[in-house]
Amino acid sequence: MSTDPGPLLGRDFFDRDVVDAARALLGHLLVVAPPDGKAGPLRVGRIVETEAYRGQDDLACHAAKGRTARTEIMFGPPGYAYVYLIYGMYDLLNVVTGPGEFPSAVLIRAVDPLTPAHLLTPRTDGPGRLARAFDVSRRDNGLDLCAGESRVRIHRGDAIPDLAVETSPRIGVDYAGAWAAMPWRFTIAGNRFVSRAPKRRT
DNA sequence: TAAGTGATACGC
DNA sequence: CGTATCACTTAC
Repeated sequence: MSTDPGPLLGRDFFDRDVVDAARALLGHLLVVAPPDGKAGPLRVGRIVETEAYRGQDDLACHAAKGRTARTEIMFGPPGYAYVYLIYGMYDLLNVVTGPGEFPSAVLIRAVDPLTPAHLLTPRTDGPGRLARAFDVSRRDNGLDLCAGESRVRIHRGDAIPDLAVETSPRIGVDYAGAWAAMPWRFTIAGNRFVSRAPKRRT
C-alpha cells in the first residue's frame, strides 16, 4: 500500500557531533514496519522535533552515569537505536551518534505523520506518544537504523533551511543545572506536530 | 495540578 | 536488600 520512502541515511550521517546530528535529522523520515507476527501499516513520519544528549559531562545525558547496562549502546558506534522506559510507562526512541564512539544520542520527540492518520491510533507529538503510535519499544533497543532489513530505519527526506529551524532548551531536564540551559532542542518552526513545551519546574 | 508506573542506580 | 528518581502523559 505504501510508496518507497527513498534511500536510507548511511552510518556516516550519524557519525558526527550529536548537536549537529540533531539539527540535521529534521526533515528526514522515521520508517517503522510492524513487529514480527503483528499486522499493521508501514508507519512513516517526518521528524519535526529532536534533542541532543551529549556525553558524560552533560548531566542531562544518561551517559553521565557512566557506562552501565542501560547506557552501553551509547558508547558504541553511531546509527543504532537507544530505547528506554521512562516513568514506568513510556518508551523513548533515540539515535546513537558520534563522533566515533563518543557517548551521545538524539531523542526523537515528534514526527509529522505521512502514514494516513486513521491508521495511527494515538498522536505523534511528544516522545512517549510517538513511540506508542509507531509501536517502538525496548525490544528495538540496539537495532541498526542504517540497515534496510531493520524494522526501524531512517530514510532521506527533505532538507530544512536554517530559517525554518528553531532552537530551545531541552524539555524535562531542569535537574541538570547549567546543562539544562543549552539550546539543544531543535524544531521545525510552526509545525503543528511539534510538542508543546510544558511549563518548566522551578 | 497531581498521580501513575516500573526500570535503574545507588546506598546500606 | 530498600528506595529515590525519572529525557512523560493523562485525567481530575
